[in-house]
This record gives sequence, C-alpha cells and structure tokens, in this order.
Amino acid sequence: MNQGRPLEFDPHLALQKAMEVFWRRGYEAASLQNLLSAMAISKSSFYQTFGSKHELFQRCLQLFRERQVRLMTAALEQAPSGKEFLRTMLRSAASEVVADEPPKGCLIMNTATEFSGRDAIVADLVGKGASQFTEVFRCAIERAQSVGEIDSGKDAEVLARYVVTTISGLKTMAKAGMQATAIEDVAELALSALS
Amino acid sequence: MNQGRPLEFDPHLALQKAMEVFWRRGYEAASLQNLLSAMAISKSSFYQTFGSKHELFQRCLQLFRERQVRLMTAALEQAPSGKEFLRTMLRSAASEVVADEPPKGCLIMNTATEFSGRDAIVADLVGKGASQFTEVFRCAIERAQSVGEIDSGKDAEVLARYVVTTISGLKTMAKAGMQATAIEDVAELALSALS
DNA sequence: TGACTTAAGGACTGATCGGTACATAATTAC
DNA sequence: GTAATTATGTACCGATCAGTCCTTAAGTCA
Repeated sequence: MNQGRPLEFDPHLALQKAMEVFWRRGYEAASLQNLLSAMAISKSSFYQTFGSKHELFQRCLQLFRERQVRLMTAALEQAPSGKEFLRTMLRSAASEVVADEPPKGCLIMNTATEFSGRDAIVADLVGKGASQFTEVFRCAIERAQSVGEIDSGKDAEVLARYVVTTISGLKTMAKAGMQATAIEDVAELALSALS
Repeated sequence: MNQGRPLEFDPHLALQKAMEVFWRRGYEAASLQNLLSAMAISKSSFYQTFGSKHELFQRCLQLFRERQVRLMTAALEQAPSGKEFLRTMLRSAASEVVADEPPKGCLIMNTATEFSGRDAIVADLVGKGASQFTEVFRCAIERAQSVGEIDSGKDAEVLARYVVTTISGLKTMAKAGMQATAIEDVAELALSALS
C-alpha cells in the first residue's frame, strides 16, 4: 500500500481555526479567503480535505458543540454546587464583554439567528446543540435540587430550557452593547427564578 | 422651480419591503437583487433614492425600531395591566413559531448577533434600539409596581433589562427550534422572577 | 531507478457581488 | 414649443464569490 505525500498541516488545528472565523464572522461573512488565511492552507488542500465551505461549517458546528459540552460538563463536575455552576454560566456573557472585543457569543445560537429556517442540515445541528446544552443544565439543576438549592417541585427540564434561553439572551445583549455590570445584575435576577 | 419626473414608487413602502428582506435574511445574505425584487424598483431608482445598501440598512434599522416602539407603546397603553403586557411580550416568540415559518426574531437583535463589533454605525443603532426597548419595559414594570403586581423594592431598570434579555433569548430559541409550548413554559417561569 | 499515490501550487471558471455611467423618458417652468 | 430638472432603463465596471482543473512536489513501495 502506498501512502503518498503526507499532509503538511494538522486538519484538526485547521478546523479549530476555521471554527473561530465562523464564530467571529458568521457563515455568510466568512469568505473562503478569510478561512484559508486563518487555517493557513491552500485552496487545493482545503477542498481536498474539507469538501466545501458548507461541509466545513457543519464540522465546525459539531466541533463547537462537542467542545462546549465537554467544557461545561467538566466545569459542572468541578463546581462547588449545581447552583454555583449555573451562576458562573449565567455570568459568562459578562466575562466575554470585558475579555475579548467584540464578544463572539455562542456559535450555535449565532447560527440559529443567522439562518434559522433556510438550511435544514444546519437547523438540525443547531437543534442538536441546543438540546445537548439543555441536557447539561438539567444535570446541574437536578444536582442543585438534590441538595435543596432549587425547589425539587419544579420541572428540571423547563428550568434547564430557561437557563439556556437566558444565557443566550445575555450573550445577545452583550453584543448589543450591554455593560458587564448590567449583565451581572440580570444574571443574578435570573438566578432568583430558580430557587 | 422645476420638479422633474415624478417618482413611480412609494419610498416608504419600498423601505418597508427592504426591511422585511433584511429581517428575514440578515444583512450579508440580503443581496441587492433580493432587495430590488422585494422593493419592486430598478437599480437606478434604488441608488438615487437610498444611496447604498448600507445606508438603506441603517434606515431599515431605524424604521424597525420606531415601528416596534410604537407598537409596544400602544400595546402597553391598551393592556389590562403592566404585568399582563409583559406576559404577552414574553409569549410573543411562541406566537412567532406557530405563525409564519421560520420565525424572523427581532431585527435589532439579529443585527447585534450578525455584526456585533464590526460596524460602529450599526452598533450605535443597535444600542439605541436596545435601550428604547428597555425603556418601554421599564414603563410597564413601573406601572405594575404601582399597583403591587411587582415588588416596588426591585430596581425597575434591572427588571426591564431582564425582560429584554429574556425575550431576546426566547426569540433565538424559537429560531433554534424550541416548541411553542416550551417557549410558553419558559416565559411563565421568567415572569415569576418579576413578582 | 521508476511506478504509484497523495498533497500542494496556481491558473482559471462562471456567477454574482455592490456600484457607476449614460442615454432616455417624464414632468414643470417659461 | 424649448429648457431645465429629475426618474428610469440598460449596459457596464472591477472585485470577489465559491469552486475546479491540471501541473508539480513529496512521499512509499518494488
């Protein structure tokens, strides 16, 4: 068996770089030139390895979702309590405002906003992402319920959807120019609906 | 004084049509062709009247904001109570899901998501929109506070920002595929943080 | 060495992007 | 009528879009 000329780049690293471009610019505004520059590969390598801009985008959405779920799951495990984890997550939009400029938000929710119903494949990936995020928050809520931080009488699934909704809203508000302190106030108020 | 050849179209109607295109597709994905078709005018008329795609977009953002503030203010005036108005607004994302497909969301917040920091002029218009929406909700909350529907001890400004945030989040979730019933559950839960 | 396989370089594609130039049409003022 | 003014139609612009094709380079295997 022949192996041919070896790849001169790391496909996974290139994928990460592409994800960042989509994350920052969205799908439409991310030109192939933008992507190639960030990925530091040639056009031929790009099409050979990733097929098309749309296929690359799908892979970026999946990568983002996996990465995010992994990070959140790890954070939940290490958190002092379920509620503290939720507080940290709700405050994340505020951190984003003070950290890098401008805030990038969540790639999944950005994508939901950019092309809601215009692309069935993307809509499916977005829906999958949203439900997996909800799942992590449901775990956190159940953990908080088990120690009495949150009323066990409340439906954990509804609470989880509420958390996803609020975080998504806060990230949008961060992009709309809301100050970090205001975001923290709203996050704290949102938390009060959980207990 | 000479008046020259009269316009063969209604500039305000054309602007409304353009706004709908931007609302549905976003800025980048709205091509000049899309806009011209919807506005039912020629390219020459377009550039003569509106200057450029970007200027048109700015006018659409302003039109949307004015329209939205007008509609919300009227709805608040006619609402049985401040809190009932807030409930209706929070449920609007659910109505959007069952009504037209796919949901369009809020043009201002869609724009915040699409190009947060990449355009200073647009960022300014987005911020102006967000604060005017907040203002309307603050009025509703103060009205609710004055009749005891909402604890007067709470900061109306923070509550108003919370409402804007939650509605924005719900509209995003609607685009991400959340069911109408789930949206209503979350909206009701969100309301509980106000009392 | 040379056959084979795969990757990268670079020229090229048709389509579309937003925008312009200019001729023509429709109106008012005189 | 004619001049002046403004709107529309149409051809055109360079730039860029995503994507293809074909050559060349860099490896393995015999």
